Amino acid sequence: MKLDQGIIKKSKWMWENCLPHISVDSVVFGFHENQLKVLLLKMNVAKKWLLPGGYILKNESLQDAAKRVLFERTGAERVYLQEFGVFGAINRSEGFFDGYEDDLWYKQRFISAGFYALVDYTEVNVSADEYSETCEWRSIDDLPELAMDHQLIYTNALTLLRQQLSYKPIGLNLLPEKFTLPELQKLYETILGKPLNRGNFYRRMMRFDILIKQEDLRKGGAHKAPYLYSFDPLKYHESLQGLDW
Amino acid sequence: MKLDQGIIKKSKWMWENCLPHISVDSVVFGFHENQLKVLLLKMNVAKKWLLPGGYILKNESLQDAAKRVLFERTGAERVYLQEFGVFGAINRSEGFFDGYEDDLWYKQRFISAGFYALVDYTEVNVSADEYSETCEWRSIDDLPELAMDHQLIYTNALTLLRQQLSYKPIGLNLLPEKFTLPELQKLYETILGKPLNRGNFYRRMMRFDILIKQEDLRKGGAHKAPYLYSFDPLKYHESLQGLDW
DNA sequence: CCAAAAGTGTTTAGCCTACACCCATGC
DNA sequence: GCATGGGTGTAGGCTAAACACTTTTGG
Repeated sequence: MKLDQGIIKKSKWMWENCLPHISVDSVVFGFHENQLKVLLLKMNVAKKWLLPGGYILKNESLQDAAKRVLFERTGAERVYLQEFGVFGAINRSEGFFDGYEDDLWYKQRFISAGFYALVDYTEVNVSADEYSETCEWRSIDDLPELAMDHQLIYTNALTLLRQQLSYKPIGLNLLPEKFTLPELQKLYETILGKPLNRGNFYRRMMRFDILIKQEDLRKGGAHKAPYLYSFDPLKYHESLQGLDW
Repeated sequence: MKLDQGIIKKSKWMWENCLPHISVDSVVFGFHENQLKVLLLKMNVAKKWLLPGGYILKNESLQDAAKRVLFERTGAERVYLQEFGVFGAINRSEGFFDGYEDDLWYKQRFISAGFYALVDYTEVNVSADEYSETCEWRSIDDLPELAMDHQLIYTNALTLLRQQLSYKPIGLNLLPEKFTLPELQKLYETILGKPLNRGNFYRRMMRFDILIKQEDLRKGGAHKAPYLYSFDPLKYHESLQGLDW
């Protein structure tokens, strides 16, 4: 393996500015063309797929670190971000960066906090960094194999997302500002992986009482133009608070 | 404040053997005399109450660290242990150990993984360590104020315990090997803080299908001797698996 | 007119609660 | 006999699922 001088230089910066042994990995969900997507990186050194992640600055909270890392990667600020588990097995990152010196930042043992994030696909401009040849959205129906324990992290995040769907409102961060009810229903169906009854779905959303019907319609379709809705941010967040902690 | 040479010596050992910046804090629940109890320490330096916690050895997984710390403190091995959240605010431990040098292990910034534990009260022998003047069970109805963010950690753990009670079997690790149905019901009532209907409780437990009726009875009471039960470990753990991750 | 969207009504099944009744048993 | 424990029956209420019917409307 050819050693990358850029990595070695960056390594020094990391040791000075970040907390050692702790990392953050995020499972970033987006919704586009009726598919649930996850943001993935392909490392240019190891040629393996990974979740986007990063490290914690010495004067930065864990939550802020997750937010910053996500912003650096996507430019998105209007995100839902929640910590959902710590991954602390000893051999998590075994075998990576084998050719490098032992004092390379990335060769440390890391304990990683897993975050799951919901972002508006249309608001995101993905950008690879110097270690990754690509950063791209992948449909969850067509995921490549993930390296290290990232497969596990991803699975846990998806499970949690599906669980939360049944008792929390989901959507504010996954959809553009205005959307139609059929679009919202498609989102739910995609996440759950099964069709939902339209009438019941309509009533359920109305019961949440978090939607505001807009004046305008989504024109241009072949048939009746559906109403546009937006979320009522206040009621939406109330609804998020009330349920669990 | 008088500086403690023992702490300074121990600090050196910590730097050599533990992962910096990462800690583990456990909310340890026990059940005794119809009260739900939590294990607390009172620090002899700061005279403040804290949850029992510890650090991660360099060649130890996070989960193992939590298990070890708990064992060192209680001697209990038959425990239920689950990570439930990371606490990573910047000023979590502000003000502690103010009189000491900045390179004191304990003065670092720590990001802490919160574990909640269920243990059999009768199996536990609590032991204070060199930093705590007492280590004792406190009823959750009579908790002292906890220092740092330990109040928050405790509250989150209790909330989770109450939630899990409704869809997971709870009890294997909180009760002695053999117990009666009224005792199990009391445990549930204590955790939830409200009385439950006996007949419905009976049916619910039977529906879980995780109890084994013993031959013998709990003799000695004033009235009819109740049956003793034990958990079927296989079915108990199946039941734990199936539901969420 | 057709197909999608919007809104509402109804039936059914399942579940949890509350309550009540039975029997057994130790003192 | 009386208080506790063990076990079962049942009526009411709530919710979710399934299905159906109506009206509106863009092209």
